[in-house]
Amino acid sequence: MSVVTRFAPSPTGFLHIGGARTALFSYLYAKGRGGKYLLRIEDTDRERSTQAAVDAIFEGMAWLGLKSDFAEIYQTQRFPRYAEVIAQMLAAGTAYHCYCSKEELDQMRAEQQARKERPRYDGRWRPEAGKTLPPVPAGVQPVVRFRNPTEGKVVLNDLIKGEIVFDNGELDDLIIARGDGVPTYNFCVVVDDMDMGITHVIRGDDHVNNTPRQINILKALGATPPAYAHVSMILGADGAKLSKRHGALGVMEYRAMGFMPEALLNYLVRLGWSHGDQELFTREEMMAKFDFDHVSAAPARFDMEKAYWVNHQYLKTVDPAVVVPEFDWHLRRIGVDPATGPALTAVIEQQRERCRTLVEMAEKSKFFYAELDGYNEKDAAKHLNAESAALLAALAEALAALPEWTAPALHAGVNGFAEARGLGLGKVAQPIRVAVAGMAVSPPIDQTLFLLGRDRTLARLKAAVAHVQSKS
RNA sequence: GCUCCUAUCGUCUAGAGGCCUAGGACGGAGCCCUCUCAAGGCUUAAACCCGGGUUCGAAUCCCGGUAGGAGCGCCA
Repeated sequence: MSVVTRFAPSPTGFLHIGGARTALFSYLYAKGRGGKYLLRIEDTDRERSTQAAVDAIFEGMAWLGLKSDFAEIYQTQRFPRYAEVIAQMLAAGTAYHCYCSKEELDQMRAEQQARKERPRYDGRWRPEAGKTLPPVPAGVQPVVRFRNPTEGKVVLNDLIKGEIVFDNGELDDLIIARGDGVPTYNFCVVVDDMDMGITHVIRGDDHVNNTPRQINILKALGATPPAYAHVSMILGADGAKLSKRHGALGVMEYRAMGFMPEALLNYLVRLGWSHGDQELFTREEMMAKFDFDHVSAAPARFDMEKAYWVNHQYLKTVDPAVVVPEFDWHLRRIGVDPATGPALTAVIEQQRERCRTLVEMAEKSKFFYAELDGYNEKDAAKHLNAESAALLAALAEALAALPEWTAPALHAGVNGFAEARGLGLGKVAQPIRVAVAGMAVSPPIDQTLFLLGRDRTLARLKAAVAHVQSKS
């Protein structure tokens, strides 16, 4: 049987990193087995669902490259189907109407909690042989409840957590349709997973306790339950739960921080999953090797340092052309027009060794494209003085005389210049850096000057000399 | 309160009873290399939650603690 998995977020907030990992696991598991993966928007809560959140989900998924094999599915478009199934269950006696008001239910819960009991529906409207139901109150729109078995156990063979046994006696009759007829989550999920032929339900482990109920509904519907894999959640660096007000970030914020999508995926897949000692995976390797045997059941903390490291490794080894679109995006973001300087691939090649993120790369490469907006104060104080200004003035002349503007020619030129004066290369290179880049950090000096170009280099050397003179 | 889950270096993890003097990676420390920053190379510190069993032998199996977490909605 071919594998079909799904990622089913509710559009009530942004797509956070835990959701992205769940989506990734679902995607990899299906794709690695020649199966299908689909995206389903669980928007039955009309109050809290927003279009902005839906957009954020699509945007995040697109950026990460986790493409659904089907058109997007919205639960709100499937109401007729849900109504049909509810009617069937009512007719079959596996569901029934309950006329309790919300107030009544609240009171029931409060009393149970006061008695230190687990809050649960007491079954007062549940039809039983020989039982007399209360009189139907006037003007109350009943909810529909699932008639959960009271005997026996539900055994869940979770792919990650192993066997989990639930006693049916612990479960109560959950509401599957509200008073206004709108079906509820646990019910919609079951119908959808059944209709869409989902073979593996991969989701956050906050759903473990819902699973026995869902299995019972599935069985009542005569369907075979899928396999389940409950993924533990991702914690913040301090071990606390990630939430909006505590460090949780939307997927697109990781883009803004300078991550490459593939690198983020690589970090995420290793968070909780392992394949021996391997740390770095291409997308194809992830697909081929991902499996639930090696997914940890314990929650994992998000370690930004390691995420940066993975990003750096990726930046260093991937074809620079792959980085270009993201790098372009980051440059424009800080007001740099990439058309005004050297080819991005060439810059990426020179910078990637020293940049963990694309934010860093953009910042450190800005000077290739935009005019200098002053010198770094510390660096200028250290490297730009009367002595080095004289050096720079002489060097400008020497470089202007070079027959060609290539990295090897510049290398020879600068080295020869230093040697002729009995100076170490550092004595010369550092002032040049500050003069042309505005700071004492840049790629090797020959590469820096080559990429900067002849005109800009000479102009900046002269400007630095003028700068020193103006200060004295 | 009840139900369920989890527990190896600071962090992510390897580990399926002897291969464990517990391995790798990030991060840390030190050294080397070096035109800056990096990168790279080498070295190093650092962990099996506690207590009982089972066994010739336990990080690995069982039980009990402890500590974290999730769930108990006409939310998803």
